[in-house]
Amino acid sequence: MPELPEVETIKRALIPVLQNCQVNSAFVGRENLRWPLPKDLAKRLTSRYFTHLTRRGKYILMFMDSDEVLLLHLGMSGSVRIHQQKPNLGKHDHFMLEMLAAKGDGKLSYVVLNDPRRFGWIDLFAESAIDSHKLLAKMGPEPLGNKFSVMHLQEALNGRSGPIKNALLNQALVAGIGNIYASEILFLAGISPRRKAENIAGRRAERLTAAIVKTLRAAIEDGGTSLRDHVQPGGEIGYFVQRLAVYGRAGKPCSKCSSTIKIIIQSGRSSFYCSRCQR
DNA sequence: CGGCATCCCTGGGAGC
DNA sequence: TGCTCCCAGGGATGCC
Repeated sequence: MPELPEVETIKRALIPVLQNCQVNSAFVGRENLRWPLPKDLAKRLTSRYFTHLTRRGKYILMFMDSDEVLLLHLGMSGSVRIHQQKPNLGKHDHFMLEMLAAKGDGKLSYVVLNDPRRFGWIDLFAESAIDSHKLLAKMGPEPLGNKFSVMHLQEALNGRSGPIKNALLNQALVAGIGNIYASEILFLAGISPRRKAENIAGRRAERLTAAIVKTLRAAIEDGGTSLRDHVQPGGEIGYFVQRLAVYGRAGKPCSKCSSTIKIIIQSGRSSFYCSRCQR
């Protein structure tokens, strides 16, 4: 489910509940999600404080006063909910933090991770190991960070004979883009998802760079895209779903030229596009 | 090295 | 209503 804008939305919602707050208790519902959960996870979290939260691609990093980092990836179906009262946990609620409010008034709130398909994962590791972390080390630049530029993108696409759609999904080239936003970005840039990545240069590369930034920013503003699973941690839906120009709109008219939106399968994943507006 | 198929898992919707 | 089939927002892995 969650791509960069959804993960950013979730991170922002978690900050008031976690940052500078102490873990009163932690609940771990199962031994593993995609991979085994860290050993003694609940024990290592209990009584600790979160110092700050960041996002990297589709990961949320929660830094702790123990100089460890709690890493969360939501996979396809993961979601996070915040409750003010102790919730009854459902079948797919695998992890919960019971947090003490920063104010010191003893008020508790609850952060619950739900993940039916269990493609998500959690890790807890020393902050000093962050740069060598297996899952983070290979990741490309943040598209909303200041290291991201036309020049970088051009370089990343250089020598790639596969379609641009696949390249956008490759987290080693640019971090955080998933299947929804890849289609939306290419529509905004006027580039066909089938175009060879290495054939994107000049004006097209400029348009693509701008489209990546613009699409992701707009989606964050709207709280992400709610299709099936995604809700913001407070339960609100993400309104970017109303702005989707091509994703999920096969057979419907293109908003720019009225020709019919097409769907094709690339490396086993759907791509939506307008063959008239995108070349 | 790049590109592609396969696999992990459950639930929702379409079609019969 | 119930069954089967297909599809889903991710990404590691292994093969060519």
